[in-house]
Amino acid sequence: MRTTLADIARELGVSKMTVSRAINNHPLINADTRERVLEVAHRMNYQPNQHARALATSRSYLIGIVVPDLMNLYFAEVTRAIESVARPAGFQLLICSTDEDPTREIGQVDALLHRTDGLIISSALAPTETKSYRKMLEEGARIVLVDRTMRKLRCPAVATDNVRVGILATQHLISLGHRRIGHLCGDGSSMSAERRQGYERALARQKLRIDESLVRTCGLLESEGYLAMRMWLAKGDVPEAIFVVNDPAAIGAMQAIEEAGLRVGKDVALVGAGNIHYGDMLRVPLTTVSWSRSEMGQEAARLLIQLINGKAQSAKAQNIILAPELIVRSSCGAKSPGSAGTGTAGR
Amino acid sequence: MRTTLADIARELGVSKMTVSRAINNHPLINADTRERVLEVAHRMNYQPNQHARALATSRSYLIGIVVPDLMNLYFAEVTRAIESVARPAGFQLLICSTDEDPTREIGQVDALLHRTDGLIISSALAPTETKSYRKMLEEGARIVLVDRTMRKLRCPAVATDNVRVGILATQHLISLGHRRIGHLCGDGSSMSAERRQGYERALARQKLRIDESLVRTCGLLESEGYLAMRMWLAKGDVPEAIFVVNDPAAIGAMQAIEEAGLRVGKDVALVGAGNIHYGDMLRVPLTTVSWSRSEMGQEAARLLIQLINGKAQSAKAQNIILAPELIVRSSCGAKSPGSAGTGTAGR
DNA sequence: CTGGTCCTTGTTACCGATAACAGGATACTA
DNA sequence: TAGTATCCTGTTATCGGTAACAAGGACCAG
Repeated sequence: MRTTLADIARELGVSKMTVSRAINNHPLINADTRERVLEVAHRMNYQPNQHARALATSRSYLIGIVVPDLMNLYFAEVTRAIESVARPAGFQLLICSTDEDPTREIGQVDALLHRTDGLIISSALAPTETKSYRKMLEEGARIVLVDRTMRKLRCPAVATDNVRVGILATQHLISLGHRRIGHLCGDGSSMSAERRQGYERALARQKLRIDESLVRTCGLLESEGYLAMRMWLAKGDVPEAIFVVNDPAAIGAMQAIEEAGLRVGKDVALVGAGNIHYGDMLRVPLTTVSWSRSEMGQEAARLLIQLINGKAQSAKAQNIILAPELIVRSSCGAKSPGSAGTGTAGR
Repeated sequence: MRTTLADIARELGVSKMTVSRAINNHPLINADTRERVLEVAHRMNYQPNQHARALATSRSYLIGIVVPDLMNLYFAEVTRAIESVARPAGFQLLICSTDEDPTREIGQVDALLHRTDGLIISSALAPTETKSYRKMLEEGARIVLVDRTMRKLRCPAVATDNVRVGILATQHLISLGHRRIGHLCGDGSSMSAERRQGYERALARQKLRIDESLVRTCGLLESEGYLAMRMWLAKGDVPEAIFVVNDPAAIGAMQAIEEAGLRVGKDVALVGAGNIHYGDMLRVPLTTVSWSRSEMGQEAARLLIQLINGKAQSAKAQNIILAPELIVRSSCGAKSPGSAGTGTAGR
């Protein structure tokens, strides 16, 4: 059986409470006593029982993370950034992937909420589906949204300016001389809607007609981008330039285009979003819109830890928007600025 | 405050125990009573307190996963496979990344061991460093090793035949006519050592001289492969063909080779191992050795769940070896079998 | 009518920690 | 020397469940 507080107490002839205080560095304890206790605890290889501690204090020192897709390196980066803040603060991570499935997401969140101190969620839900989250928040759930936010929800959040992401990508394609510009749109998430909004706004600014038939819904997974593009190619009438909602879907689309015998960047210009790892090393390096994943994860972790520690923040400080920037590579047909792409050396 | 068993019991005028039995589908309970309890539990939105349950039963229904690098999609795939088995069995995953740091690994494992029902570990430790794990196993820790095993440890494990991985890769380079074949070797893990052994064995079979100066240690991360290759290039005397211990390091090496103005597959032939996602979509598609990541994860999860449930297995069944196979793409200089690489359609 | 079995429910104690309060010892002050 | 402040330690109850045992009632056989 594992060593418990009681074992150490017996060994030393003191009370459990004294041992507990020594272990937790409580101020009300004699320095000598603490030394003695710690020495014995170490000798007996004492490891506190986290479940008992959690039960008594209702603090688990666990942070739950719910992401739509762990195979998307974008989220792997965000997760790693969260970890870099959470671990030094004494938290461990409970990670779940929903595979972009809203039903699974609700289930996961429900299960995690009660065994963690708080959640960081990148939601696959439609922005209208705020009901369940609203209820949880009312009941005191500690949640921070990351990457995909829900405007109607009063909840701390870290994201990029997705409208601007759409504008940057589309504007770039326009500036390259393209006029017939398509969009592979994501699912029902707010992020997808905003990027589409950016796409339309960029077209409108240049007085280009918005053609509904040039917008097709694909989803956010690589496989979905592949399928959507394949169908589009089969139907014909594929535009000369396409802004794809995110990098994985863009890479899927790339695949479909190449399989159809067309050349990405020549026959079809592509721009993605997210700047995922490997995007610069692909057969055709992917032009994309980028923002900091590490900042995103770190800020989210900080916000959540503040929430957990009960340090209230001004509402403004609880909504962090990261600025996006365009990264030009060759999938858009622009001349690539260097042979090796952008900003990849030394990684 | 959250609903507890006691709340429901009070509401219904029964004892906590009856409620507990109803919730857990205990056989010793009247069907009507159970219905009534469940109805009220549902109405009051009861969610059992996992910490209390874990404390009372010493079962947490958590599985800990320790991987060396979450940015390596190889481990993301393994993790997803573990999840596909663990979730239906009622377990949630606590995931940690060690970034190939042995000290961090020990710390993580120590912390996880006591808050989970068991661990699945892909260790960054040297195969000689079995002391701490041996001790944990003696104390009854439930551990399954995955991908990187430690032969001297009597512990269930799932891995591939790493000697054969090295043989397949090196043999292929030999069969392409190369005679001066180098090896970028991993760190001190058993996996690295075995792949190197395979490399040497393949050379020996063809009566090729084993030249120590053609073997350089790099590590297992992409950044390490990049650095090692850059240093090798700076020193000069880079061989015409190199087997790199794994795909991320190979991709890093690729990067360095291209930056030096050389062509991968023409000036330097590369073979990696692991068949990571995107390997087929790179500027120069990566020749590699592959085995099933999903099988690996699923088997590991099954073994661990059996351990947790106390179902002893024969020692033989507890050591699963997956067969590796060569996947030829163009980084080795062989003519690629098709324009789109191998087995990527429809993903 | 008594005693035993079966089925269901309740009682008590405990898992391993912590919070809140009580109390003993020592030292300092008036 | 009594009073009180300070510092440290112990006692008791509690967190929310579950295991083990006790016990009440219905039913049946002898």
